[in-house]
Amino acid sequence: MTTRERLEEYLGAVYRLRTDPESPVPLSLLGEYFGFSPVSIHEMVQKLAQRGWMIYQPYRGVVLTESGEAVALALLRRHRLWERFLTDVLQVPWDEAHEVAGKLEHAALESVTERLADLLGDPNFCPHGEPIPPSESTSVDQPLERLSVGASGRVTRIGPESARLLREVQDWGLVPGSSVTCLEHSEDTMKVEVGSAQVQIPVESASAIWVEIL
Amino acid sequence: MTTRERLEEYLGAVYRLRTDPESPVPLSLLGEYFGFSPVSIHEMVQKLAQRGWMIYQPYRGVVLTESGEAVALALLRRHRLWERFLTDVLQVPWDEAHEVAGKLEHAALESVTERLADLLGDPNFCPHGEPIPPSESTSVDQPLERLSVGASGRVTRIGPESARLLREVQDWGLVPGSSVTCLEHSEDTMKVEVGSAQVQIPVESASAIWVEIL
DNA sequence: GCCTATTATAAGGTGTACCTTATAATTTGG
DNA sequence: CCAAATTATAAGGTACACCTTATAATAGGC
Repeated sequence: MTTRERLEEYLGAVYRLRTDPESPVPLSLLGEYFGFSPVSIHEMVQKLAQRGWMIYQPYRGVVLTESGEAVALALLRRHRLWERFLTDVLQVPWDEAHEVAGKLEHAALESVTERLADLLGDPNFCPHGEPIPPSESTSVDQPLERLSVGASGRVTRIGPESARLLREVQDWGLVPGSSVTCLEHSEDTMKVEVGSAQVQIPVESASAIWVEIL
Repeated sequence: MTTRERLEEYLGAVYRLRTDPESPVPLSLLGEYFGFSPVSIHEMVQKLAQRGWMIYQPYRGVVLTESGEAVALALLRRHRLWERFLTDVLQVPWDEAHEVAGKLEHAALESVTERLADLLGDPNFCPHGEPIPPSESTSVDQPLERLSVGASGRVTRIGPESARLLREVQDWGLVPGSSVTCLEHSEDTMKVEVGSAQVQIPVESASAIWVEIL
């Protein structure tokens, strides 16, 4: 699993484990879910919180932020769409479908998944009757990091801020309001076009630059 | 990417890069293909060779063994079937289809892919006209490691041998001719049923125990 | 309010696939 | 056949997500 996939899995887990969106999910629950040690869970939760996808309340647990929620919903949508495809079209048995969907959900981009939704007639429920979240076309801003190759966005804000990051953002011309297009996207870096310039920026920075996807 | 996926990628690369099955593919070519350093390629090739999937001829390159070939062909089949699905059914553009198929090919088990082949009417060519290898139902033996959960096989041979491994194989009752069923399969270990006994064996060992898949 | 159980955090370790730098072996071209 | 280019190998490093062990902080029950 790649780093991004792991992070997404954590968001998905929080989504599944929580009883209501307000009350925090204890880290111990996450530990049980994944079968990982408390220390590992703690480490990962720190990273997730740092990226602005969840808020960590010590001794309480974690709650998803608005954008963390959006990521989790998109993941869930992909998962359940693949589940439906596997059971309805390929006639793969239930349990196997769930397992395979767990891998497919990470493999296909948003655009592919939406075509899949079309094919399936935009279903509202997965094979087990659980709802499929709607496509997040009306969603709020997202980290620049999540821009897929060829996609464009408009910078909305920088956060969490750091002196270094704000300096970088100036240099790159990625100030709020500016438009940006993703040219390349690798594990830890992405090349984007800002105006007529091309800049290479680390994914770490890109996760703190928020864009409205156009 | 998981370890297994990486190994498969290397097999696929050798398959794609070679001009004919006999002449070795130079490591430098593999380095170019992946964009990795010669040292890294060398390391990985050693692992692949150790697992019996390719033969490494110093200063010449690598050639696939029979079982390495089988793995590469299966991978290629999965890749091209997904490509067809993406272009034919979901109407994803060519180049994007290739990219996405590169991820899907690792996500779906053999059984799912064969259902996909059914759906597509068992196509013989991928969207670019390249042939889709037939399903390897008539293939030779494979490492026990490749047995998916629930699948059974008959042990054909042990190789490459080591004193330790042969001792282990005796203990486990995994001598040639015996039947084995995969119960669980994690990253580095698998639980199998041999006769009425259940044993936990490291994947490293399972990669040197060859089975005919039943 | 204190004791216990839970939770947090610090410190250090593992395996994997990559990296660089440096040196040694082999092949190949003139 | 020898020098130059290629290829191999040794040594050590990085990032990542996990681990264990040990200690510190907090919460909750009595």
